[in-house]
Amino acid sequence: MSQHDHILDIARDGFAHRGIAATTIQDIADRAGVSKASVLYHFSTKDQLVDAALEPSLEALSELLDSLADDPLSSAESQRAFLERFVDFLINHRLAAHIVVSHPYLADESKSLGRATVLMGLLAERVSQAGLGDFDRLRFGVAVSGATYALVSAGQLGVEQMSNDELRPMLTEVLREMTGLSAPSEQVSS
Amino acid sequence: MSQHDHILDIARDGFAHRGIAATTIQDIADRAGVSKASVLYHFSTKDQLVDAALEPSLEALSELLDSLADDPLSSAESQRAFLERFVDFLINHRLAAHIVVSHPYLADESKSLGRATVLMGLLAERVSQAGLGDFDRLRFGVAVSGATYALVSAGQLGVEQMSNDELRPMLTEVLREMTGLSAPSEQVSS
DNA sequence: GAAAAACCTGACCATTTGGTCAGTTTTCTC
DNA sequence: GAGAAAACTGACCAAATGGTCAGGTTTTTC
Repeated sequence: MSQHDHILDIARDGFAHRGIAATTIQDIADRAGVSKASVLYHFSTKDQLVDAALEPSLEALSELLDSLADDPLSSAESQRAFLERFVDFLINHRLAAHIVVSHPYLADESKSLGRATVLMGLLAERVSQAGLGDFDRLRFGVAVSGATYALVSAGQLGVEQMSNDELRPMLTEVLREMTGLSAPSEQVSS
Repeated sequence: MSQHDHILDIARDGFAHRGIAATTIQDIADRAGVSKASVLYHFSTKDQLVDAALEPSLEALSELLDSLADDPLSSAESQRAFLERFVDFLINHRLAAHIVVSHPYLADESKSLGRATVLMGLLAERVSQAGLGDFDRLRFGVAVSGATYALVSAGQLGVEQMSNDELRPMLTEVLREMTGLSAPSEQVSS
């Protein structure tokens, strides 16, 4: 792996587990075994480091949204397919997802966090097909924040890290319940 | 309200919404309309400010735990009663609860956050009566983190702040589902 | 109304923060 | 192996951080 990506990984991990403010460039440099100036050679500011850490995940989320553009999620089958993709997204992009969820107050100070907030809003809208109301958005927020917390901080709960295959069914079930979508191989609700 | 408590309220709000690291003593002083030195007169260090902000909530949580000591939560009625008390705790102590949940990495650097982590662990143990396994602890963590997020950051989701009376039934339902407890006036599960 | 206690503050301090820069080393390219 | 590009670094900087302190004001107590 390139040094560039190595630094990025360490930064992302810090931002997710300790928060952006508490993760200093010096911390990242120390953990990566390079100087602070070297980190700033690859990423000219801390903001840009945050942007770079989130970028691939925002791209993936954006694609997920695009593929949903002309799908009203009205059939149980399309709901099932979407839920599967969304769970995969959360599992594969857990750190970025948690960074976004846990830093809502930075939405209008950071380019990428702002974009992330917009994307999450759009996604929540799509998911709450019928209602579109406050309650649905809220419920979606709870589900996603709880899920990213579980994915990132399981170790802090005195729980060993679970494998992706153990996590997937649990996540799917949680999101199914909380979003009102149909689960894979479950009956169609409503 | 005393200046002491006024500062405490502002600090708690900052810690919950922006995180402990991103909430500086200067910030708190500005919002309270006093000097930084004045904040440090009331609370000699930032750590002590965190402790003071969490203390009443830890006390309440501790009491909740004590009252649970010799109740195995085996009857639907006692589960119902516990859930009601716990939901009230989350609603009344939402900011402190969110501070605890969102700063797990400070558990062994802060007296009060350490104590909070222990208390939450004990509570999770009690709630996962049967299982006691990793999965139950994890599930409990998801439910609580999702709930505190909803209580604190509803505004960030593009949702107007809900009243306690609107929140209570939703929270109760979420926690009931995710902890396997019986809800008030619901059928007994298992 | 005097003494004591509580409260508040500006000036100051050491350390850490994000960031710059000139210069060195390493790696790639032909 | 020369030259260029990329990677890296220590020294440095201004600003912000948590915290101290000596002295001033307000409030309480008798």
